[in-house]
Amino acid sequence: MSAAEATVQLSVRERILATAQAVFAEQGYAGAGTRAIAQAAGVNLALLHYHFGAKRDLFKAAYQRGAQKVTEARTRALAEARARWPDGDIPLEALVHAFVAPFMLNGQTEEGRATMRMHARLHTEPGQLGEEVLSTVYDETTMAYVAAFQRALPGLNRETLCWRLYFMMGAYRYTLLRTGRLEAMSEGACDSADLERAVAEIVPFLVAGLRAP
Amino acid sequence: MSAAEATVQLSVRERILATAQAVFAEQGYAGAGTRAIAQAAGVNLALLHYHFGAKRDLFKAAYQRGAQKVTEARTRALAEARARWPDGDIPLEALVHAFVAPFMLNGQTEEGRATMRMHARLHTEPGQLGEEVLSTVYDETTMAYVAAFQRALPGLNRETLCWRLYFMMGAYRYTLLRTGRLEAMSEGACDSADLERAVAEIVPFLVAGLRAP
DNA sequence: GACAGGATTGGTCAGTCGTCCAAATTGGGC
DNA sequence: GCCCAATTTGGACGACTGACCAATCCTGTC
Repeated sequence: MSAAEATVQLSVRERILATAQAVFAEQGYAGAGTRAIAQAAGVNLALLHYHFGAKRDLFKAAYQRGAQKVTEARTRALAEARARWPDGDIPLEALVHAFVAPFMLNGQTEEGRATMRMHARLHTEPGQLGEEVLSTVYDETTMAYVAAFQRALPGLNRETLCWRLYFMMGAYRYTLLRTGRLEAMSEGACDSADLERAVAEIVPFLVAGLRAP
Repeated sequence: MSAAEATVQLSVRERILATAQAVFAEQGYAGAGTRAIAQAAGVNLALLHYHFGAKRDLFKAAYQRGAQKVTEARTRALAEARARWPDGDIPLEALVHAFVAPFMLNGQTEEGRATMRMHARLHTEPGQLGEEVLSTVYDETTMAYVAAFQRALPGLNRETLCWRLYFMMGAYRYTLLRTGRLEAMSEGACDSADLERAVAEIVPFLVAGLRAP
């Protein structure tokens, strides 16, 4: 390998992480073997343990790698919305779009889909693996959004608001899983891979749902 | 074969199936071992393979056992709605309730929660395990509901309808996963285990979303 | 050119996995 | 009583698992 190639290519740590993310997303924690990850990354098995320790630590690192990107994009989107409406009264539609679009457009890349897949199944993984990682990554950003939604929907009591935001999260997360159910229901007329269309469809749906009497 | 023989045979098979359902729901396909299932069922390991063949087939059988109950309940709910509004014009709210409630209220029993857990994570299982089972169990009922929703929302074009039904499925499925996100968001004010409350909250949310301009 | 010190290697460990098999047990039909 | 088939058992197989170690390689520094 030439020096130029080496600088362009990802570092070994990054390559392992990216591969681990993809394999964990596809196979799950129990289903993914360290050997499979090592082979897919073109790396010796013992190198995984050298860089990341035990398998569960590699899993945590791989998950956080993807989750952090999404959280940052979402935080950025909220900041932009606040800059555009400095009085703090962000229109509901803009708020929903800021919350949903970073996630869904992130799903346009293979790595983004891997992040969603890991996220969707995280709480079913053994041990406290899910709890540990999930809360640390998302909570701050989510709470900021909850406050912003509460301001955009002043008439809604807080409990109902939380339930509806919960439903909202389910709606877009399920979409990103690409289960094939959409294609089956529409008899091929719709394509769940068309995430721009998905955003265009889901925003009015969620806005109306949040505003329900 | 006598009736007594049949009863004994069914009992063992059922005990294995019920246990397998619980263990698969908790650990996932890759995470659950055949030995763990056999031990939990108080049964010899080889007996699993004698009755159900490979692990893969046991998983299918265990899943379908629970899924069939839910599908039947959902089909029954649609039939009842049709009987109540014989002209075919079922109110949207009743239709949403008929679609969602059987699923969510089924989660009130331990076995029902196992079914929900397996169902929600089904497409994250390896191979086409999910695809195979899911389509065979749910498709007919789902298509009947699509037609009913189309009749209840005549102004909506079919593609947008399918997208919105897709979002609807995501919303209630995610709720049944019990990820702990609702509790975190509401700072403990809401309880995602309260499925009656969940139904009461989700129905107006979905009705408004489906009716969105 | 010798010297670190991190990075990387092949190889090995005990344990678990799913699957299979031959033998033992059971219980109804004759 | 015996027979036959379905059921149940303990045990074993090879493959694979995560983890680990000592040896080797590489890359800068003095």
